[in-house]
Amino acid sequence: MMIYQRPKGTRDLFALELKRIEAINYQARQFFESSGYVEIKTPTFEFAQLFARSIGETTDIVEKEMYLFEVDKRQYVLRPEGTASVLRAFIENNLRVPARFLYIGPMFRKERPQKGRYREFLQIGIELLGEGEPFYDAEMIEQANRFLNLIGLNEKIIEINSIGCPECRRRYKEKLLQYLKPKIDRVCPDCQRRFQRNFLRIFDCKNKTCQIIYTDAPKITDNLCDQCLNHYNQVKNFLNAFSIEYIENKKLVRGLDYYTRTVFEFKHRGLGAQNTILAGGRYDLLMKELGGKDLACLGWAMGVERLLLILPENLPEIKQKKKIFIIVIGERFISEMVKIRGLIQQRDGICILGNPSATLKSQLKKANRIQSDYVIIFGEDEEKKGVYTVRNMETGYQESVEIKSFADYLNKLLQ
RNA sequence: GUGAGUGUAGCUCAACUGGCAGAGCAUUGGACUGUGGCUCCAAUGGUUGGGGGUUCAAGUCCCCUCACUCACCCCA
Repeated sequence: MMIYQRPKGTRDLFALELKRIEAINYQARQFFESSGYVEIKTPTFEFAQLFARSIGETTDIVEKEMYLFEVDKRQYVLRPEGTASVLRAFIENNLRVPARFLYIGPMFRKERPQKGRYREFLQIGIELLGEGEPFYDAEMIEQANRFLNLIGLNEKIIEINSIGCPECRRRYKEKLLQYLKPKIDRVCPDCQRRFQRNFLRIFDCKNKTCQIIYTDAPKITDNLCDQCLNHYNQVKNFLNAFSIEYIENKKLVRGLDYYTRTVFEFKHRGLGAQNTILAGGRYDLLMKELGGKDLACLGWAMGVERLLLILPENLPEIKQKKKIFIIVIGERFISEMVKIRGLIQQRDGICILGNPSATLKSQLKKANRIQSDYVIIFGEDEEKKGVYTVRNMETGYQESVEIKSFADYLNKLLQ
């Protein structure tokens, strides 16, 4: 029956939903620009190799979730995340540190859609390049927390962890292996696969028996090298200094390979299975990995759709414009109609024209159906008296306004 | 990629063990010729997602397929 339909996991956005997205984006710009971040717009597609290199060849994103396409024998991909592009742009344009970037835009991952998860989805993220001190880990989290409070999201759970550096992880992996060896038959097949590919992610498993086994397993957090441990402890101290309430989750890990040391997630109840609204961490090795200088960096991203699922429907920033319907009776009044419309549009009102050949009744009916706030009527009677008739469609109150004082009248009406 | 649930008019949903496809809302017209909403009357609207099978007979039972939703995987 339906010939054309949108691709799975994409959405058509209309009136209120678009307004809500715009409201969030606007707030993000205001807030983060006031904290020294500058907006950056990178392309929505990049060379595929950029993400393979940064996110990790063996991650699910790179292995099966990328929208790949080839043009002129070159491999491209619709970006699955924002960080790699920002670093690429920073390196390519030879910018200076420390640098703070804000990005806003769509990302693409070929996953099965679910509540709060789409194939084309919107992210707002910030990146702080060239700051390695633990103070900035805490500041990033504090910024995220304050922004979410600002847009009305007070109930949230902040979880943090440290996944150390490659050196910590190498030693820890051996220790974990010792513990798991005798039990490896009892964990689920997914976990056996995970252990081979990205062993930290076994802790993400939701299988009951797996979780019981992992509860007593050694944790990366308890096996950090001195520097990483010191860094982590300082992050926690600074978070306390910022009065941020957080939970240490020793099982918290990340799905992207480039993270080091601090990782964190902001979660919310009542979002269903996809309950993470914001996530990020430190990625001190990525800049060098992508061919830049050896600079410590950190950042996070939040999912706009997930935010909108839990925020109230009418965000305070959305102001409704007045909708005014113009009725003239007879085609000879079209020039008058155009004049009125110009006055309304100059004053930022919404103006919709009725069909001049139709009856007053049918035009009013249409004005009502599209939920006009006011109707302006001009016909023979008004022409004789030199007035416009203005009808309030909610109350039904109607008044005559002198044509020469109409502009002033509109100023008040649309203020 | 795996599993479960759902698909009937533009929308929200009915139709007992297989037996004439229905209601409310919306739309259009009229009651009502420069005054919308309310009320009343009437009309329009369907390949029951698509294909195949069983049956005298399928919206209903069986198989396949497509779409949506939720969950797994994974992630914002």
